[in-house]
Amino acid sequence: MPEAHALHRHARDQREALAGQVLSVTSPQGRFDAAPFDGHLLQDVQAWGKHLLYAFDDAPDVHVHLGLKGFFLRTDDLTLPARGGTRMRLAGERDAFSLIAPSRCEGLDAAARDELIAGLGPDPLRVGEAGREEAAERLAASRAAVGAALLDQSLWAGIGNAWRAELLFLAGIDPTRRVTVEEAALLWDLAVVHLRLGLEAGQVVSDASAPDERWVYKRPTCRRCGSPVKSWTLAGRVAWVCPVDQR
DNA sequence: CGGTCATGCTCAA
DNA sequence: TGAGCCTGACCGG
Repeated sequence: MPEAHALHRHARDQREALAGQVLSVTSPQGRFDAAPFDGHLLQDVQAWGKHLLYAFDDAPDVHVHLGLKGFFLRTDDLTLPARGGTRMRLAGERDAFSLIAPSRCEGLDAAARDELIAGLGPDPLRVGEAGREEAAERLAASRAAVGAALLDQSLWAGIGNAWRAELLFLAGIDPTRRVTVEEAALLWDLAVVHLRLGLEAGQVVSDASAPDERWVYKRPTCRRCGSPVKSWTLAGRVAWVCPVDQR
C-alpha cells in the first residue's frame, strides 16, 4: 500500500485530525525518542513522495518512512492503550495515530529535512501539471531503462512497483527500454491523473471505471487482450508486462 | 502453525 | 546482487 497516493492520504488525514493541536507524543516500543516533540504544537503534516514530514513548534521535524511493512492505526478512543510494538503514537484532542513497523521514524533538523527533500524528484501529487516539463526531461535523460528509472525516487518521487506496472501498461511502453521526452510526459500525465484517483480511493486505481481491477500487476493474463503477462525481476522488483500491448 | 511473499529501502560485498 | 528489516496476509500441511 505505501506508495505516494497512500502517503498523501495519511498526511491529509493526520493534518485534518491533529494539526494546530498540542500533541502527546510517545514511543510505547521505546525505539523512538519522543521527548523533543511531546507537548509541542503540530503545525503541519506533509507528504513528499513516500516520505512523511511533521512540522512542530520549537522542535525538529519528524520524518517517517513506512518502507514495505509500516502502517498507521487510528483511534478516537484516547484511553485505549497503544498496541505492542508501536514506534510512535501521536495523540491530539480527539484522535490518536499509532505508527507500527516503519523503516524510518526520526527527528530531522532543518538542514537534514531540506537535504531529504532536495534529493527527491518531482512528486506527481505535489507539483502536478506544473512540474510536467521538468519531470519529463528528468526521466528521459536517465540512462537506465524506464522500468528502473520510474522506481528511482531522485528522478520522480512516489512511484512504486504497482504504479510502475500499471502506468507503463497505460502508456503502452516496454519497461526494458528508454523513453523519449514525449513518452515521459505521457507517463507523467498518467501518473498525475491516476495517483490523484488513488489518493481519493485509498488504493491503486488504473481504470477509473473499475477501481479494484489491474491491467497487468500480479495478473496471469492481460486484462485488455488476454495475453499471458510476462513477469521477471527488473531493478530488484517483479515487473509485470503485457508483451502485446507494451512495446 | 511454519514458510513465503510484499505497493520499500539501505547497506555490505 | 542479496540479506536484512521483523509485520501482516496468505497458503499448504
